[in-house]
Amino acid sequence: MTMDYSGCDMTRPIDPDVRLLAALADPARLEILRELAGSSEVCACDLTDCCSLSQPTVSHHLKVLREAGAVVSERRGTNIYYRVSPALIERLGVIARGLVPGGLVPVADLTGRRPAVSAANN
Amino acid sequence: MTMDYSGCDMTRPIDPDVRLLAALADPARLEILRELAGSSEVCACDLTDCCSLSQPTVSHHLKVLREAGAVVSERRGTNIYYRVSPALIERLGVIARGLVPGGLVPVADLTGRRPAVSAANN
DNA sequence: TCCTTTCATCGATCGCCATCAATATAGAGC
DNA sequence: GCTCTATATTGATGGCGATCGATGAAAGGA
Repeated sequence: MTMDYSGCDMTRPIDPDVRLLAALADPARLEILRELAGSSEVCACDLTDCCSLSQPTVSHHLKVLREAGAVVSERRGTNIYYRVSPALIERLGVIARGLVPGGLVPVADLTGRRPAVSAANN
Repeated sequence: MTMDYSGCDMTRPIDPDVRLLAALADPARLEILRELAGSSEVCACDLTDCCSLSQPTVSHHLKVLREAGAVVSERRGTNIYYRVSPALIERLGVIARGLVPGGLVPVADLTGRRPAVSAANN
């Protein structure tokens, strides 16, 4: 694997959470991800016309998503099939839980159910 | 309020999800948010020395977080107190659920429990 | 009214990133 | 070997954003 760190700050080693969020924080990449979520597997060739972007640009975005751990890829013949990473949702959940106010707090929020919140601190 | 759209693409009106993710996708802002989550309310003056950044820079980051809907602020006297937006966690949950592979799928993933997944499509 | 404190805005700089056309690489088939 | 298709990489460009110092604006106290 041997990550490429050229042109990297090196003063701090790049928070993986920030890297993941940055990977999602682009309209093209978020659209690609949603396309991937729509059908469990999508060929890269079908993603090329997804955001009206050139093939190299889509390839670049896929690389960013892959290196951030947001998608996984598998080559079959000439084609490469992309899938949403099985770990993605859980990682987002961990990040979100880390932002729940009041230090450590139940968790149920993420499901939409309210945990009768926050008679906690102040 | 009258948002400032100068220097904005205007070809597409900025996906709020992308805007929120972009707000979180910065080491300083994520650290600020986690600081805010730690105690239910933090004065801006206490955030200045949080990331070893200048006061104008922190102020800028707080503005980005505010306009993305990630934090809310309240002025009391000379001080301005920031809190994690009550809607933040739910919005992240909605975004995450939209990325669950297999179209629409239970939801429980976000809590950490596995939903006995995906005898779904292919 | 001044002064001080707290925060926001301005203006400038610099680096990174999204994008593309062109080119390279990889695999399948002949 | 060659050729075609599918992806990746290269190199260049343009724009946006993170950062800072300096300045402005708001609130409270003398």
